[in-house]
Amino acid sequence: MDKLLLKNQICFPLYLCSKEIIRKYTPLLNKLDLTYTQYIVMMYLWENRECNVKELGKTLLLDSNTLTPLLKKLESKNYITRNKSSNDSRNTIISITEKGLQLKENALAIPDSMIKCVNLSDDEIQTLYKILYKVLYNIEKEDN
Amino acid sequence: MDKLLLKNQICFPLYLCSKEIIRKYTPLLNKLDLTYTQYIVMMYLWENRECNVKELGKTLLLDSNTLTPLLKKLESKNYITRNKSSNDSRNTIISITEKGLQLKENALAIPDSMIKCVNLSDDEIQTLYKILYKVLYNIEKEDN
DNA sequence: TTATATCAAATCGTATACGATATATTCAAA
DNA sequence: TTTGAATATATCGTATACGATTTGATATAA
Repeated sequence: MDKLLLKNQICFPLYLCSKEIIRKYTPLLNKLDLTYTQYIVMMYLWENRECNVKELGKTLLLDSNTLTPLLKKLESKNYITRNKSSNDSRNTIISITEKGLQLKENALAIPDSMIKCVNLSDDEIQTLYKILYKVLYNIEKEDN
Repeated sequence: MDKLLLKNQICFPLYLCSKEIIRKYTPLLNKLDLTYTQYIVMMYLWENRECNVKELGKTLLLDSNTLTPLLKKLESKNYITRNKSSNDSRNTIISITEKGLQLKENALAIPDSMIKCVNLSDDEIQTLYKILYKVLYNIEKEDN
């Protein structure tokens, strides 16, 4: 058996699924003037209101090289503010604005829309969810 | 229940898994002077030897706007050639070179290395594989 | 035959994604 | 207390990723 066939890879359908689901998000997110990555940043802030770049990056597994330009864009849309912390001015405090909070109302229908699009049973979703988080756990703890 | 929490999204762990697995590939692929996307192009060509941009894009779900610059890079590494078809000069024929074919030998250990890193049981891998392809099927056939 | 539709690549602009490095600040040890 | 280590962002360069448009070639219909 040829292990180097595309159809024998597990990462390949993961890569495709991620890409294609994000593609499906795009028209919904366009209405909010958000990209997918900006959307998950906003989700974090709808829940946490305030954070620094490092905290955000730990959740999204992104570093400042990706986040800084993205956060500047969200700032220019007035969805967030960026301010140096007075306690430790190495930190940049990201805070959601009133406009950013209100945006959540316009996003309420998106999750159901995506679930419908993916079209899995509740069981399958739970199984997928469990396996994906297991992979994440395994990958992050690996030393090699 | 708040449907807009990151932990309730199914796309979010998919996005993270795809990113983090590709990150794990990187040091292995660096030895072959390939990026992940270049690697899956090479996998396609190890199997098919020759194709045009559209055929490749149909499998990888990528369009010429992504593939053309990427293929030019593979050409500059002498892993492939790009030539206009004589039958229909709209088509660009991508062919693997001898050097590109030989590269496969250096890639033989990668799949096992990645399986080990993901660290799932055979059952879990099969389940994940099946669900992911089901999602892909459902997404692509959706009209909305 | 000629205009027009269709098709395949390529090009362009914008937005991640990330390794490597730079900068500024704080910490900590001698 | 001062200097070097550690930390948090930011910057830079390269490589996707993709919507929109352009270019060039082929097919087709009047």
